[in-house]
Amino acid sequence: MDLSERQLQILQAIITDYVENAEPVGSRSIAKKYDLGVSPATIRNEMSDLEEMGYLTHPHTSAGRVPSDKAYRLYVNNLMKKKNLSAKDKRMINNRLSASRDEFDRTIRHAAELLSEITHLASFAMTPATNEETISFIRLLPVDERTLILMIVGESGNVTNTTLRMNVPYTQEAIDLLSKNMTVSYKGRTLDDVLKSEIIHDVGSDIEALSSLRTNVMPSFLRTLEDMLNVNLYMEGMTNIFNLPEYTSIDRARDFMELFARKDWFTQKMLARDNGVVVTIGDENDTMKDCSLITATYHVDGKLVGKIGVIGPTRMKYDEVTSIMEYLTNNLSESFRLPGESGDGNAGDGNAGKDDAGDK
Amino acid sequence: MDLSERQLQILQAIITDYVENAEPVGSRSIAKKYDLGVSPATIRNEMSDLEEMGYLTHPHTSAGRVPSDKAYRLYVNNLMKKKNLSAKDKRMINNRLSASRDEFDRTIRHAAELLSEITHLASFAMTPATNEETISFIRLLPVDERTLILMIVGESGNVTNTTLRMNVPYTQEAIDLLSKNMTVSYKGRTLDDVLKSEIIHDVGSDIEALSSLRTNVMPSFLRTLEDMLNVNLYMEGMTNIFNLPEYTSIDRARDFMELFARKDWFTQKMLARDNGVVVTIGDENDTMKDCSLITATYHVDGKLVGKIGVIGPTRMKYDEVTSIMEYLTNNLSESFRLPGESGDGNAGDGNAGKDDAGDK
DNA sequence: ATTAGCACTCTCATTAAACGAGTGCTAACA
DNA sequence: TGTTAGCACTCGTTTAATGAGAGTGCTAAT
Repeated sequence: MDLSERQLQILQAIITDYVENAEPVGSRSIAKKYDLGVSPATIRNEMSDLEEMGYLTHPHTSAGRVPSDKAYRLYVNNLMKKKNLSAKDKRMINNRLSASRDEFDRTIRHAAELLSEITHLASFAMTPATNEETISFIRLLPVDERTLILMIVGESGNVTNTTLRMNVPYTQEAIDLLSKNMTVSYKGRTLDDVLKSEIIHDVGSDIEALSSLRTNVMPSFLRTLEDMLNVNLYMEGMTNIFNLPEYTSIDRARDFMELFARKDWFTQKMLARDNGVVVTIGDENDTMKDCSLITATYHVDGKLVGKIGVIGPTRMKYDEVTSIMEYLTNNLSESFRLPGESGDGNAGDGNAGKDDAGDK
Repeated sequence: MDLSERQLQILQAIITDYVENAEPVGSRSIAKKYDLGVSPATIRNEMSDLEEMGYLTHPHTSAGRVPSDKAYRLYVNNLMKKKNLSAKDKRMINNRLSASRDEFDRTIRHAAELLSEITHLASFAMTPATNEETISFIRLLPVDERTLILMIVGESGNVTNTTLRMNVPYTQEAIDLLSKNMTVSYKGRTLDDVLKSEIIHDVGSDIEALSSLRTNVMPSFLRTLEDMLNVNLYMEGMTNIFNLPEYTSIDRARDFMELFARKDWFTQKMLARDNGVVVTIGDENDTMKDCSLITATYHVDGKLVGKIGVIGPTRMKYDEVTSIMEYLTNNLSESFRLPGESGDGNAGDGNAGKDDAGDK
């Protein structure tokens, strides 16, 4: 039950027109604007068939046709062609990203900004998931007689720290020893692994002071590990959607905004998506069934994987958006590539990127 | 030109009614609901006078009266009485805050959540400004042969770090020396002070390796200081406003949401406000002229000052909201008080300041 | 000074009519 | 047999008119 060449042309025309104007498109305007060499009547017949096959819908009898999710899916899979970015957009992306190349999180945020500025849609970008991150070392640093800093450093330069206040004073020797001790225990293990394993039992009955210190530190250690696992999520251009005709109803707009108020939930959803450029359209989403969602992944040192994405109505310029995202993720991955060829990299909460000092 | 007792009663009644129902209130309903012992006609006369004095406005000839900003101001300054929180709200606040007492940023976020949940308005909370924070020490830690971590620790346990990648290898001696060196230079000085001072010149011509290392590190040091100055801003309940009748127009809603999209700008605005509970109503704000804004401050160790706030329409339960905020900030300040003389109970619980690495 | 009474104003909801875009069908045509 | 012109029909949208309702502002009586 394949579509004829002409049907594809008509479908494409309808999609193009509808994406542009957000209004049901009629046979007459198709015939006029797109030079298909057939009359409106013929187009009407084809449209009727396309509707029967589920590619078009009809808001009401005397309205034009609107593409269905199925039509967009066909378009994305088979019809659309890769777009070249305008020189202006390319320049903008290059400039903005290179300006902050050495500050990892800022670069990610800039990526989100760029995405929403260029697409005029809502966008997000998240730092890489660190499940696979392995611990490099653990360090305790004294602040004052009761306060110390717990610091966990990952192999890729990820750092997370917590300031903790002890209820009894500690000695420099004790914290040095505990630092070493913990580093030996956990070095090379992934965060996930450490978090899941039973930690309590390995409280060796070493020196008395050390054991008490360890008891104080352990809960914070676990929480700090959890912190380290959290990805940062940057959202931009949420208010762009107010300019779209599909969100002039306050209810739709509210629903949309509420999605993003639930940051943790949203983060989990996005992390669960496949790598690469992924498009989900309307009903294909389990929430946001009237939206389309496009995500793409960038790499850090070829290892860690972070996501960027765009959310908008199903009526969306899929060709442009996917092309932009592809360009952007390539650029990001390039930025985050290790300068040399050495194995490990640099990512996460701290700043990262290529040689920091090198580019002033 | 003082208001008579009766005029005050009527004004209060109008405010109460309008805040409740969001509809212009007429003389008849005032006479009915509030037992003032006078007829609608009398009330009408008084209303007319109140309008002339600028306390009421008239959407159109045949509509009831609406309180003006001036009326709300009078109400806030003279009329309203402190409200007692419900036991339920108190319990909620106590529970939620104590659950995370040892994680500073999370507590702040919880405060924002509580505020929006209880008031059903948009709220925010921000970590204390650290302009006055003084540097305790600076530390460089090795990750691998090209990567190291720069860490700045404030006297109050504030920590910020940056991962930096060097373009030439460093030696352990060099980074130890530089750490000490920098600590000596900057210890005890405020972040602001250090940032403003000319730093470059004090690159001593010490050992060759050290000088080169320092050259590499300095730019990151400054950026890290800037990071450290940034306050974290948590916003909650932005979508609550969609439920209010004043924001059923998409344009109003958009304007509202756009305010909060500009986080940096918003943060600056809020930091500039006075300490204590501050209410600004409608026109008293230079932006958001149709909103009221209530901010309050909490203390950390009696020193640092952070802000929380609520944003909503001028039609707002000022008495309740200010009471809630007072309760909440007292509770927060209490939470963040130094343990002082009593070591607190639980092992490991006792983190007073905690700071995520990464920018803002 | 207060109040009852009443005309007047303005908004909002309802209804009806005219409009127009676009379809679906039929019959003619190449 | 596929294509096209023609035309009746449908249905949402716009415009205008109407009436109800709420509330004021004024006047005159108390």
